Amino acid sequence: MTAQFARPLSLAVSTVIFSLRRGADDSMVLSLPLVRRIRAPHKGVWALPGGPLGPDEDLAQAAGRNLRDTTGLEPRYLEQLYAFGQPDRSPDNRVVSIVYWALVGGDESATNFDDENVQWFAADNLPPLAFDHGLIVEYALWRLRNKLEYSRLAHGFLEPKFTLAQLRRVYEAVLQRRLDPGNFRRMVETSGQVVPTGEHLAGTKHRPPQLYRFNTAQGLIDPDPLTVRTTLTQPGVAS
Amino acid sequence: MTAQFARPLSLAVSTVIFSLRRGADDSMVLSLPLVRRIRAPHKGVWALPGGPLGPDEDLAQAAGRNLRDTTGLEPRYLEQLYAFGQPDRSPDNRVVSIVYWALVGGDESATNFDDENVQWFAADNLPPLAFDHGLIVEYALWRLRNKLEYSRLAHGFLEPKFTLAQLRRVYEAVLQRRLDPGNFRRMVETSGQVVPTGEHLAGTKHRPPQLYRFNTAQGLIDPDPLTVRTTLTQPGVAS
DNA sequence: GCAAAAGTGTTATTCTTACACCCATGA
DNA sequence: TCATGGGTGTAAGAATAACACTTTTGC
Repeated sequence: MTAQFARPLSLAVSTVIFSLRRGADDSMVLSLPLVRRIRAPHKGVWALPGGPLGPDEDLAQAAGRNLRDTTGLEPRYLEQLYAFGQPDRSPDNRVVSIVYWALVGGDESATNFDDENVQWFAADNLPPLAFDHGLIVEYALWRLRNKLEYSRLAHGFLEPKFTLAQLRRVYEAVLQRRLDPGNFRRMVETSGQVVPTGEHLAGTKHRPPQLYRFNTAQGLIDPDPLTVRTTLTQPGVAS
Repeated sequence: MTAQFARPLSLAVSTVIFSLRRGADDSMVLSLPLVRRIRAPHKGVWALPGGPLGPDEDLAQAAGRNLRDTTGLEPRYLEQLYAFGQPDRSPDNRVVSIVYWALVGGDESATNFDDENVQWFAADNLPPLAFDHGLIVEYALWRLRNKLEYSRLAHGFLEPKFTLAQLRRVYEAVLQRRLDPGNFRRMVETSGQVVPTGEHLAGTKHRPPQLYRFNTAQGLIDPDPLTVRTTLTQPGVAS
């Protein structure tokens, strides 16, 4: 069962990290951090953060650790995306990459990185990427948009307390289309995934909006069997 | 980047294979083939078919090859399920398994296997499984049921020409609930995924039903970016 | 004719969507 | 008072679901 060949096979874990960052005109921009490769192949080209799997590490742990190490950020959500294993995806070695995707809060991603080889990019304006990472990001974006619509994934982008307009802007930035405020309010209220706190946000130059929080009592709607297990064993991650 | 540890890491590719087999009372039973392990660990226990990744093999190719080798069956559909990598999922070595799931036609699965260590089991009545394969099958079942509802996955179970009642029975067997024949007909007709051939099935002791075929002109509804690529490069698999 | 499944029609209900309009605040 | 977004109401249209009914065959 052990894989041993002339061409050595290595296993890597990479992560597509998403955040909503404040744009020039105060809009929200879906962004992700990339690292510049400092060695061949594809030296100098931007790529997804990634690294090897530790000897006693779970795959998700490896993704989380690598995320923290290279970006200094803490994931609010972490989910496996796909395993990529085309024989020719790396020119030299045979590399199978198990790719995760993650969400981090907008505040944590506000500052830039110390390392000039790590940088934020807008999701709709990426540089050319190394290996098959362009396809990987494309797939991660598709998954993010799909999953947002039938799960309460958006809390990964927000603070514990938020207004419904903030939540709506998360949806609009990710899905890249305007949503009717009234209908959005009803949609999210009837879903039961959100609870009003009674508090109101002051200081706006209009009617003070109510603050909401996510309903921790209610789980996901129709969670898959893997999510059920992981949330029971390690709450907080992979909700 | 190469993973080299005291405890050797091996990469395996396994597959959950689904088929609809004829049950005792002529009903359709969702079934899957399992192989009995002939060595430790878990010697004698039933497990998913699987094996190592070949040096120049794509992950999906490895899954398909292994499927043909151990069961003699040809996959009609093949999709990656998940990568499992818990450090303790195998008692001895560290094994990361990239698991695929597949559909094979009911006719191909009609006969039993020559090898007594390969056997069909009903999906809702499985024996205890080795490693974490029980969880894997549970997840594969969840994916199959979910995906059936928004894709034309059912053709993996059927012949090129079929009646709408046969198609409905596929749905009923997989989803494990009765569907209204009239509503089902309209649902599937308006979806445009199916085309009437004009031919009729004779020999029934009631009104002869029309034969349909799947609409090859129309692609999947909202296919993910990976599926788009694979269907363009190798049509037939992973539709 | 009778049974059985094919195939069609009809209606109630729920979900979605568009959009009008009132409310509460700062300037 | 006005501008601005918060928040509510409403009604048309689409999708869903339950079920009655007609059609065409074999026996």
